[in-house]
Amino acid sequence: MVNIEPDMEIVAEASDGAEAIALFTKFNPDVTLLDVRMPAINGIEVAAAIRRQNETARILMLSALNGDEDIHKALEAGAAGYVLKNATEEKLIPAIRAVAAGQRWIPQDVANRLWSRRLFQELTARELQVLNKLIKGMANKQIAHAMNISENTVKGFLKNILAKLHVADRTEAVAVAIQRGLIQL
Amino acid sequence: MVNIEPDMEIVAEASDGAEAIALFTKFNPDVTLLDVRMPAINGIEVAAAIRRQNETARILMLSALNGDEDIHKALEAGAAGYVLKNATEEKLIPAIRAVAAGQRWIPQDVANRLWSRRLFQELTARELQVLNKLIKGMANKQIAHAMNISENTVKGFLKNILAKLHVADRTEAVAVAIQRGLIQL
DNA sequence: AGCCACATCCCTCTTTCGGGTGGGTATACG
DNA sequence: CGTATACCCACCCGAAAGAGGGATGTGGCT
Repeated sequence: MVNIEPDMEIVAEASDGAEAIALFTKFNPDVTLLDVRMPAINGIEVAAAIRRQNETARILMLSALNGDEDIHKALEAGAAGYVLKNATEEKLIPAIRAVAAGQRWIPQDVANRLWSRRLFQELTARELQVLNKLIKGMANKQIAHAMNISENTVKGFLKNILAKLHVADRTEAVAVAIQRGLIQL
Repeated sequence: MVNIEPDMEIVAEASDGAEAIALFTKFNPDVTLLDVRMPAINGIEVAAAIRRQNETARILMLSALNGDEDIHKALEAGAAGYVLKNATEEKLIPAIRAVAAGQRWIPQDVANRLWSRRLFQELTARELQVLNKLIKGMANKQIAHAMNISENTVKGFLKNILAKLHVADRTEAVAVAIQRGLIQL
């Protein structure tokens, strides 16, 4: 698809994160196309690693997921653009061009997702751990046991989670967390 | 991608379900490639409609989701094969060939998903409705009000849901339902 | 006609949830 | 040094959830 364009050329392809970083170092391409979800090292970490190596690297993120968490993390890691995988080729090529020209490329739908994020606060590490137990259907008592803390503490974290996600109960918290990409199924 | 193959040719492309059915009728292609998730009429209904028209139609389903519900529904609707969208082109072409030859094409990972399904019972229409309220974080009382039934009845349905999904509580039910593609977010 | 799945409702009982309010430590930032 | 934040714990309380039991009516299939 890309090679068809007269002014574009694929210089390398990687099948996992480590390879992507290595190939970037070797070829130093004008634009790096990364998939967010990859085995072992995910696209976000790869993007961060590449940017550490080269501050001016132009990275375009590609993802099937549209949860705001991934989008935010990708942009924070230094990606210049973010395109959803359901986009047709017509939408990908201009995105590559824009990123190559040093511009940002954030489609409207992606921008909307990001905007909806402004209301939310970040969850702390412990809160995320609790959230991950929540989606397994674990009761507070079980979570307390699994994390080696008291049930009261679990309740404390849960209260914070409910407040930060703006939801009424644990069930809704799980639904929202999955939708936003806060946790992986 | 397909047109590159010497023995393949794209005879038509549709951007929604209704168009897909119309174009199938017009061109009667050897193989029909369908995306499960489409606006208005989804791929599964399209597949069923096409098979009603032509019992021998060869349909290959393409989907980004790997929940067992979609897979099962697609195959039941008469699709001969099911390929996940994260598959590379190397995997798509042989799938098309297999389906064109009248064979079934179900990749290992898809087959695994289907196999894991054997343990579960189908949810009834009412149970699915309750499940859809559940993921919104609604309490039993609210669900009862929304469905115009008593809270006891809601509890009855909920009990069935928990049993059929093999989960301990409503929170886990939501997580499992989302994972399996039983409900759309 | 008999059976079965489904939907609907009722009751009791125990556990769990989630809100409220209080306190303690450690660490990091200015 | 004060302040903020994350982390940890405690007690109380009312509401909700979920497990247990059972009951009724309807419609479809045989």
